[in-house]
Amino acid sequence: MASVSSQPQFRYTQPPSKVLHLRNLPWECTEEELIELGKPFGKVVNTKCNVGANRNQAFIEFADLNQAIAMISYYASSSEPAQVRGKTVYLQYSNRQEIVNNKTTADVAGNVLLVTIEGTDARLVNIDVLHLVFSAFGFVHKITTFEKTAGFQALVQFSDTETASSAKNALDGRSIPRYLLPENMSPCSLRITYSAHTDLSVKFQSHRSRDYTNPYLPVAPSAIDASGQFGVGLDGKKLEPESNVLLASIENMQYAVTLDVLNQVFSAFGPVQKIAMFDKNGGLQALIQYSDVQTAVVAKEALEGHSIYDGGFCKLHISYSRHTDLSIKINNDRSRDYTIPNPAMVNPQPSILGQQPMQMMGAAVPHQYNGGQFAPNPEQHVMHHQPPAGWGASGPAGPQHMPHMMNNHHPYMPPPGSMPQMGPGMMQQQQHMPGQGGAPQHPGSMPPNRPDQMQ
DNA sequence: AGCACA
Repeated sequence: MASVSSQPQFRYTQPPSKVLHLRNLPWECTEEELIELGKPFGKVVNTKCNVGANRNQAFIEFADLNQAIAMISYYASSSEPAQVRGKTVYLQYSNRQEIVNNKTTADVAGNVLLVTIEGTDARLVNIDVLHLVFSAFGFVHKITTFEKTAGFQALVQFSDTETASSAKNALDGRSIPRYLLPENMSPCSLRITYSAHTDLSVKFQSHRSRDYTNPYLPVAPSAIDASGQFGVGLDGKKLEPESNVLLASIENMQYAVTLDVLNQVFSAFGPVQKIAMFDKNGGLQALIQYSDVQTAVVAKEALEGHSIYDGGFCKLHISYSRHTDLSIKINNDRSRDYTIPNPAMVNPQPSILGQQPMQMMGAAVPHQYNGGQFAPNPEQHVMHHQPPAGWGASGPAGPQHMPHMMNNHHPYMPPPGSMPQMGPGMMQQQQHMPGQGGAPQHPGSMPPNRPDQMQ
């Protein structure tokens, strides 16, 4: 009697099967490539790729056993090994007689990705980081995160299957770039499949779930403290209640910052209604009033931490004011109500205007406020719909997106001439990332995102 | 470089 109990896991000779087991495949291998590989020997009726922990194994099932034998026999005596994408592929008969294609939801493409974040510190990955990473491929509609037996997981919803696929292809198996994670965090890799979901239900904006299509969605009650005034941000930081009035303090004021300069900078995001400047704690502060909260939010997001002039001069720190309507008693060089037509100028533009740095002087803001540009959803305008070269795995057919990445600048930003360090400066940072421009399959390159959005 | 499936 042959031993039934101890079937060795691997044998030098497998009994023939219509199903062939392939290993050492590149992980990008597609079913099409498997079919190409088997076609010369017969009719491939089924395939399965991305098998195994490393996703580098596959199965090919032929219509007829003789076809499988032909393929094995050919490569057994061939001087040229079977290859996929230049990689030698090892073949043998499978120990199964047919491919069971559990075409699970994970295999059928959809617009929602199921992302498993792997690593000891996986659950420390901020939802904003995920947003940033996935935004590199298109507008992210919603993200939910949750804890499952598989670990820390997220569902990431894109507009369409194509965008989701490009993100999946580029990110699956890669690690979250280190610079997006706190320094002491261990690496986190992403495992991505498709979800059966098509539209996630997000009830609240919270540290666990976000709906980027709906800025009006309430912040989760759990994220609002007892005062009801301050929400808790995604990073756990306290948030001031949003306001249509911004409080800007200016540090490192190497150049005079005039009312007109502020007006110019802040008008790039929408009409400025009023500005009031004053000295506080030895520094200059200003209140800038917009007609609506949304515009103020966009302006704050775009400008916070940035400098008016190149070189870190006149760096802006912006918070929400408790004011909602400034009382401008008089129009002068420190306060202005732009809503009043033909204001009586008590002190028409002073001569200090002439001291403005060249950058600011030379740049008339070409697109001041383009009504619809900021509504309804600010997020989509900061998105870059092409993945950067480093993440892209689109293969030779796909266009290279590098130029796109280089010449876009933040749609919210005033033109580069007026705030030079804000557009180009960020791009430079991206260029310095390791892995950029390397082989597409290497992780670690930078999504076209703004690092300063992270916190 | 060695057999999958939520």
